[in-house]
Amino acid sequence: MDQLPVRQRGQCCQVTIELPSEVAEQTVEVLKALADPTRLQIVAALARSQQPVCVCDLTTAFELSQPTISHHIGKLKAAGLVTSEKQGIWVYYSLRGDLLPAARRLVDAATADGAVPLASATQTRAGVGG
Amino acid sequence: MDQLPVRQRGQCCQVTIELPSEVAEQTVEVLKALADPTRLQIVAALARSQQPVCVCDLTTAFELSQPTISHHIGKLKAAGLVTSEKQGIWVYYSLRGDLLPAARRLVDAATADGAVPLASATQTRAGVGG
DNA sequence: CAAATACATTGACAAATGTCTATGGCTCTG
DNA sequence: CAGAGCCATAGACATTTGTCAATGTATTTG
Repeated sequence: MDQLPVRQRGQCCQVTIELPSEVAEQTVEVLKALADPTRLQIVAALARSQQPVCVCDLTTAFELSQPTISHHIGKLKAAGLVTSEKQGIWVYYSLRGDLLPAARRLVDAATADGAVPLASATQTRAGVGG
Repeated sequence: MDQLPVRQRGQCCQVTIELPSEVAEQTVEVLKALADPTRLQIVAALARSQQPVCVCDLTTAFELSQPTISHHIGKLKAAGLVTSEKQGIWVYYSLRGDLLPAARRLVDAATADGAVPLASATQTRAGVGG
């Protein structure tokens, strides 16, 4: 960190691209699915809940329109994070139990709550009330 | 998973929002920073590299214009994931060493390569060569 | 000071995204 | 079968995002 590389003007080093593009694409797919407050909360709720959850529950919880919730769940489903189970007029959603370890780790890391806030306490922010 | 909740028509259960909105916002900020192939590769490269990396290296590695790389790095910096160190005409970037555990876990999970691919081997895909 | 190099910033633009309203499909109840 | 409830889909629209060309700033070299 303190030892900076020695450089010459007009010449750059080689940086190796670490992740196979296929792996990167797949990872980005999951990250994008999680990178929305509503979807992150949905995933967190599904991860916590022992019982599957239907769309109407989420609609009331998030104060968003039903199509919007459906849209979000559709994205989570497309990313392979959730699975659905229809019963009568309800469709119950739950976190996929057969998530591959890499995806599972991402979900765990993204929904881990009590552990530690992301922002350090030293970074005081004014006006976060809503 | 097999025991679906009992419901009445016209009445929904309560789904508790798990994450404090502030935590969710912060997490989403990091997720969005990682949810781009180029930025994910940059972070992976920085995580692997012992030596700080300058913009020109990344520009040559990703075949993107220099302003685009600067733009991506700016996002990573805004998300608090990378830090910069200027020396002469070069600006060296590295992964922040003081990442909070939650952010660190996200970065680790997103850049973990060799471990396991996200897609199971059963999902064969045609035409991934590039 | 003038030229060259590395990086940041600005402005522009197409594509993707999040949201809503309106509508359609499916299932249960009378 | 008709109505009602739950969910998905389609279309519209404003915002965000990723990218580039052009330009500005800072630093080294001559």
